[in-house]
Amino acid sequence: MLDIKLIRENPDFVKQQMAALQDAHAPVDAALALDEERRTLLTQVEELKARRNSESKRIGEMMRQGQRAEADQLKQEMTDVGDAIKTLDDRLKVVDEELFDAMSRIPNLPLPWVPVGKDDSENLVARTWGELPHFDFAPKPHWEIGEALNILDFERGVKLSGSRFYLLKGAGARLQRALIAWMLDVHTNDHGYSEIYPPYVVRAQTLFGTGNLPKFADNLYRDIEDDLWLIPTAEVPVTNLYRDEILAAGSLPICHVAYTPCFRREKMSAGKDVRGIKRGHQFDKVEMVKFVEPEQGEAELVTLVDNAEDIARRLQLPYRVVQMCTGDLAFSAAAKYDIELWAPGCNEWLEVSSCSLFTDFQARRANIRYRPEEGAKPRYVYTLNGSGLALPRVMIAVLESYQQADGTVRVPDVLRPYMGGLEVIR
RNA sequence: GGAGGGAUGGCCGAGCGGUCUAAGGCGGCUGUCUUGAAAACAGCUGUGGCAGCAAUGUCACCGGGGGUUCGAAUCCCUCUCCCUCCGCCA
Repeated sequence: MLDIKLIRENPDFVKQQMAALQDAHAPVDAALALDEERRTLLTQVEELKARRNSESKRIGEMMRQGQRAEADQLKQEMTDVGDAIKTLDDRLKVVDEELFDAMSRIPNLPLPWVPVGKDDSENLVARTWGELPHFDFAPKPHWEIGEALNILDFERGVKLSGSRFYLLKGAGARLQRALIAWMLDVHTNDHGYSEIYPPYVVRAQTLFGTGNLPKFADNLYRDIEDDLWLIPTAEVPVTNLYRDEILAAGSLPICHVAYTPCFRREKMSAGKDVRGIKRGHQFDKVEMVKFVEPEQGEAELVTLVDNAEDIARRLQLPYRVVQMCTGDLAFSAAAKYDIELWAPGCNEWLEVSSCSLFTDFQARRANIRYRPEEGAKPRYVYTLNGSGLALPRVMIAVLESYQQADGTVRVPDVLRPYMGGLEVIR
């Protein structure tokens, strides 16, 4: 959510930014009109309430002094005032809701240095790392490698749960578990994050805080009976940890890392990426979330991206960092970098992390504030998050990059201690 | 799942429709006294909206929402959460 004051004071600037974001539907003018009406109504209704407050006090005094007639007279007048207040309040409530709705549909503003572009074709590759591997045989896609090694089972996944579900077995399951434990250790030991184990099921209100509801309800799984929702990412519970709180002076930055499964219905992408484990309804992810002072936001984004890259570097997996242009920025992000691993079997770059700076956009919606100093007025924090990393696609990159001519897969050096010393999956 | 009891400011806690502008205490800040500190004494003490250059004014907030009333922390309805006991359970 943007600050309505910013829109009120710089409407043309905001509209120009919406154009850069390729968002033709952002209801900026509607928000301006509603804001105007809201303030007019507020002034009127508050005047009436001030009058009712003081006159009600007078009625109390009259009653005490036995001036029944005068009191009744004044009561009669106040009934009318009360009716007028009710009418204005009802209208104000509608306007408030409409304004909130309009504000909820206006995306975050990009930072000034974000490249302007119309869509993902104009994203910039900021840097690449590592050499693309050369094979003296035709590298296979991970689904062939996995099924041959009996570590991936698609058919039984479908039997149990339907399309887009699969099982990891034996060394495959252990490889994923090793990756999770190792990534968490790297982030907590070397990158300064503290680990969180959050609920995987949350209330609707929590999903509002991160903006997943109401707009993206179709992509969420839900238990109707208790109105609880399965999280689509750890970002949801972890960002909401401090919802409606004022963090004490000196407590920032707060850096959390959490491993969770993620659940997504993916109805909107039916038919896309059906092969392999690239896009399932259930997948695992290690997620980093930061709460920082506004002045530190951009520097923290740089380290966040580097923390995610570090995982790929330690796995010796070639990657590239892609900077989103304005036209491809996510709704809440002010700046965003994706990290993509090379998958030699699928012959494509796989997005394994998306690192975003949300400025105060999420904090405003989730009402997360902090005190710069003890006793100082609260300010909104800046939030950031990024995957560190998403498991299935790292699994793909590992299986495909470390495959050997005989169909076996070497275990990356850093994971061997987590695999009981196993060097080759055969 | 059953039965009961609760939710008030940073914390504890009073509050039986009108000086609630929320008592009192703790904590915190400022000042007096003191060489300094402690003690004592005095004053101050939350969040947000709107108007205003500002001083300031005004409204809202006693778990959330709705209602009754001229007037609600207080009465009514409803939801959420917490606690105690019973049942069930890894």
